[in-house]
Amino acid sequence: MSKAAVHKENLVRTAMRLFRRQGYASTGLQQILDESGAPKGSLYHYFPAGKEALGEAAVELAGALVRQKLVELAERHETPSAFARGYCGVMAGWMAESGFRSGCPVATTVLENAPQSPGITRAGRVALDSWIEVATEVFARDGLPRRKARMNAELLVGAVEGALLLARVRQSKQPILDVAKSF
Amino acid sequence: MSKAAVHKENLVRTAMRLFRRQGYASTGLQQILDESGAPKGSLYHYFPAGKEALGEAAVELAGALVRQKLVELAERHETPSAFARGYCGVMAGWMAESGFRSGCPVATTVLENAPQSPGITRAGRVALDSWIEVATEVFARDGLPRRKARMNAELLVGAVEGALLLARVRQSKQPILDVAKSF
DNA sequence: TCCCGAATAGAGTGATCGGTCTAATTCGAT
DNA sequence: ATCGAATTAGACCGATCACTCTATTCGGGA
Repeated sequence: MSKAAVHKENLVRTAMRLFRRQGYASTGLQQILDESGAPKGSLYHYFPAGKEALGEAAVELAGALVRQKLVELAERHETPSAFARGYCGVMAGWMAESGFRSGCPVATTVLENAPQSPGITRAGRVALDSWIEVATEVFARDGLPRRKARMNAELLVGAVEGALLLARVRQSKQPILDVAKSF
Repeated sequence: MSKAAVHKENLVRTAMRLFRRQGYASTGLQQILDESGAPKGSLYHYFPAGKEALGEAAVELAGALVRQKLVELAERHETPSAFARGYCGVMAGWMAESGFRSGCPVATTVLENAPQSPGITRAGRVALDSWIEVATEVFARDGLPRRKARMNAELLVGAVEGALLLARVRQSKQPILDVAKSF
């Protein structure tokens, strides 16, 4: 990989981390540049559309990372309830690790920009749908009809997103862990 | 009510509406002043702590409004599932009315500021807890033990919050309405 | 080695940010 | 009518915002 691509990747990773912790609008490009170590000239070279394109890439990356984790969990755990425990455990762990500062890598950026920014809206939809798709498979292979499996998957993913909000204000991972008990 | 108090109330209401639609950080004080019709001198008279205090007041107001609506629904609907249908119906209605632009009046502001801002974090916790409290009563009077009632209430509120995110990216109220089918 | 496009440096753009300050005005109680 | 406090007007602050632009440097294929 060329040195250039390293800078591009660092930009996206740093943006994702900062957007997650402090929101999209209140994260300045300068801070992203400083913390990523990427030169300023590169930002608009790789992302001519500017901050919005960076936000889109950050949401895409976050979506892919979470999806990858869910795929692993789906392989490791047979039953939906074990899968849900794994999912909630991972999210609760991330939340606690960050000192309850970093929530869902997708939610904040999406809530601040959907639907005004078509790119970020699309990236958020793709990300969430990809998570739901993985969860749907887990419910479906347990014997649930497709429709019901999908409903459960959406409820699970949605409930986890809501629990992340609750965990944030309560400074506790209990709300996230509790979600798993209903699946 | 004095003319002054009218300006203060307008400031909070306008802030709530704008924070909900476009986020906390990307809403400028100037825009809030313009749209509320309140004079700039008043803002720092009523909110010496500035934007953060305004955000706290906006979250408090939003929390109280939703809580009031939930109390009405709890009185009107006997069973938890009817209550859940009412809850989801109201939220889906608000979402659709706004053209899928305005989400939860609490979530966005909280995600952008918790836990950095103690005031907003506290206001968000109080708001969410008050909603959960109302829902818990509904489950409890249906015969569920207190602990189980509270778990269901947290799951319901959390799932609705997550569904609001899903609805936003999909431009559809279906995810919100679907939540009710599981309660 | 040469060369050309990709990548980088970094100053500079105007606009807007949240917040401060002082003086003028308005209001309610007496 | 008067007085003191509450409120308002609005200029002003430095900082930071996203973004642009040009000149320079760098790297890899011929």
